[in-house]
Amino acid sequence: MDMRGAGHDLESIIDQAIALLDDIGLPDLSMRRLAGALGVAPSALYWHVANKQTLLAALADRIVAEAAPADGVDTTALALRDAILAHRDAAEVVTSSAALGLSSGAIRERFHAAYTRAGSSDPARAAAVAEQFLLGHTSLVQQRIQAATIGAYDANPRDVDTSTRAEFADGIAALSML
Amino acid sequence: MDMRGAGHDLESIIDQAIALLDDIGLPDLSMRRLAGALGVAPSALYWHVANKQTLLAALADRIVAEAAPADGVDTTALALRDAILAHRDAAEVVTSSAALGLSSGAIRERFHAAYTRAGSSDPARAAAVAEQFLLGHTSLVQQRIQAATIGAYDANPRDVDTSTRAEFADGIAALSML
DNA sequence: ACCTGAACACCGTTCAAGT
DNA sequence: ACCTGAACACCGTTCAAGT
Repeated sequence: MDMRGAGHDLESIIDQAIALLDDIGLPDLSMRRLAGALGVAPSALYWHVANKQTLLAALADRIVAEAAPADGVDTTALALRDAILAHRDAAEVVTSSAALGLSSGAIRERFHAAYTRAGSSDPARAAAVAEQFLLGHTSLVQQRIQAATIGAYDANPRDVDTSTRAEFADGIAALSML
Repeated sequence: MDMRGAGHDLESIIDQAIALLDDIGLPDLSMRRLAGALGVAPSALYWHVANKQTLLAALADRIVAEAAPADGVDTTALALRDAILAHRDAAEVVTSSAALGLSSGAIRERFHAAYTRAGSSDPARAAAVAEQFLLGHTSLVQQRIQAATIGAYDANPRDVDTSTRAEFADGIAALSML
């Protein structure tokens, strides 16, 4: 009945890492803390993963993969926004991994497909621009949420999300013409 | 003639920190390394600065303040982009500090003024959107530059900048109508 | 006013050795 | 195949004590 140290594959490590991310946030998410939550020695993680950056890239891919499928540029953008805002500090995780070649590029692919369907004349460029706006937006929203939970900023952290959603939609509408 | 440990004010610490940032990058910029470069014990820094995050926010303000003045939305955006891309890992420094209440908000103020001059109907919202795009863009550009210097990506790191400048101008042009 | 020295509670990562 | 134990080379930060 003792399962400590047994049967951990990469997927279960990612599961636990995301759960821990939501609980304690990125600054406190250490390899040692994650190993502790898995009931394993820190060094055990390095059998499954090359290093911390690679692991974070895997988290980023999983988080982005959870975004609902969508057809239009605007609905794609909102789905990706929702997926990122669903996990604590996810914007920073995704941004840090995005252009290091470590993450899969799923964000750009989704935007590329949406812009192609919309008849864009340069879907690759449009997708790059949309990705940049999405990541900048979610980064600032999530930092405002965090500031609000500490009590530094707005009254209610729960509706920083909704109050910035319209702002985001405005930006995407402007960029939809690319 | 021995000046070690003497006469450091906050400004000279920021100077040295930015020089060190350009040399070794953000991941290696530790308080201990900075103290070493200043010829001082690590603990000495804490007389001048509350903590590392506060110091990084001061770096962000200094970097943004170096942007050339500009009137239009597009010229303002390009000036801010140039200022950020002028220092290694500056996008991450600025983004991390931006909405934590630690940085001064100079980016938003500059965009706000530019959009007001341009006759925007909601300059505050437009400025927020433009800031988000600027930060997302510079983050991805700088990570691509870094990836290129490691040799992972493009052939020439020096013109990742120029090749993405047109992309940026496209996005800003679309957002200029806000 | 400004700095040192020493300590506290941590990190990521490697690697021999175990089973 | 998968994990432990111990080590290496670091972190940010605090705080008494010095000058």
